Amino acid sequence: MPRTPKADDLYPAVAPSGHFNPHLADVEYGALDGLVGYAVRRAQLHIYEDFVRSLQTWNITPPRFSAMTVIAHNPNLKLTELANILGVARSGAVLLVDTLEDMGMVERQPAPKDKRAFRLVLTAKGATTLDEITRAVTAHDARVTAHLSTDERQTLLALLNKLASGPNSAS
Amino acid sequence: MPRTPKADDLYPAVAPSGHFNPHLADVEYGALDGLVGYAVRRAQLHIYEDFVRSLQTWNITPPRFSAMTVIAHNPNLKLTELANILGVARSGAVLLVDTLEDMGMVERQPAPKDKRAFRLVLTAKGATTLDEITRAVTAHDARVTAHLSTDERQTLLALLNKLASGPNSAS
DNA sequence: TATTGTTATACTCTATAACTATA
DNA sequence: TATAGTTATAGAGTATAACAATA
Repeated sequence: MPRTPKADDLYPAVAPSGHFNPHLADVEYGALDGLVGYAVRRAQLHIYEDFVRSLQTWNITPPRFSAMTVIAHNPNLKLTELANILGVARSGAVLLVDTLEDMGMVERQPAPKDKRAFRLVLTAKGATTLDEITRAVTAHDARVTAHLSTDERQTLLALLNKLASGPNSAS
Repeated sequence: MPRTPKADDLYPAVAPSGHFNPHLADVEYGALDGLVGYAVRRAQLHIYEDFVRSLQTWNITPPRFSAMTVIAHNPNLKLTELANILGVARSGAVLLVDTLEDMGMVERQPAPKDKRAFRLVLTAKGATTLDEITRAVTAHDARVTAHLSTDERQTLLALLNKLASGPNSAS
């Protein structure tokens, strides 16, 4: 059981705190302007803001959405596997699943052959909600990239994936 | 004065926690694969890991590097201005400057006409160190993008900047 | 012995809000 | 009254480490 219930309030876990302009006129950014890393960070802040605003009705943050999506498409994951996929510590996955279970989205089912482990599955409500929020997230993603052309968006996606997958270019 | 000294230890403020593979085989990522937002997040995790590792000798995190760079290129900033540029709350800027002052990188100098305010400047040590870490950061950035061609890197940078600047395409 | 899930604990980051001293 | 900096406080997020049950 989680120490404190977190799913009850409707407020998002991250404060919006007004809009952040990533590049002000009259300000010199020096070496920052040439760094892919800083550009990625700027882009992330820009997108994250809109994500939280767009999903606050459901109290869904990016990690929660990722977890639900991964659980939906890879049923019967163990908690440790989920942690590895999401790149968080096991303890972090426990808290994430606690929250999603409190929200009625995910269930821990006993694993058939291993009495230590659980199989993670979406509830019916979780599946329905995931459909809704996937549409909301897709709309949000389209909105924050609306000023890019279709080609530009595709190119950006491909380059980001190539960047993140590192030197081992097999994705 | 800061409540707890943070600049003394050599450990980075963020735990590396091993390598995170953003895209495992045998795992279905569902809608996540088509989202620019998730691709940006993946890329950011990938880059952030290497940044912290590359700069741990100096105990410099991305926010600290950004702050030092902005202060260097825009001398005599007030604390509130720095906060606006970096997109953090004033109290966050205070803590950031506290840390950099503890490290001997930044100085608060009295503002000439306003007894409430300070002018932020780099110390001599700060300027020297910034040269070093700018080289280290540039090398780090080149390394994590080394598997992209020069053209791809330029395109990615341009698209990210366009993305982050939003519909108001004037940068 | 190793692994699964859990809990305890701590630390970073960042926000809001109240406070002070100036303006 | 408003602003600059500061401080107090709180909360999310995530890490490490120890633990019980099971393999």
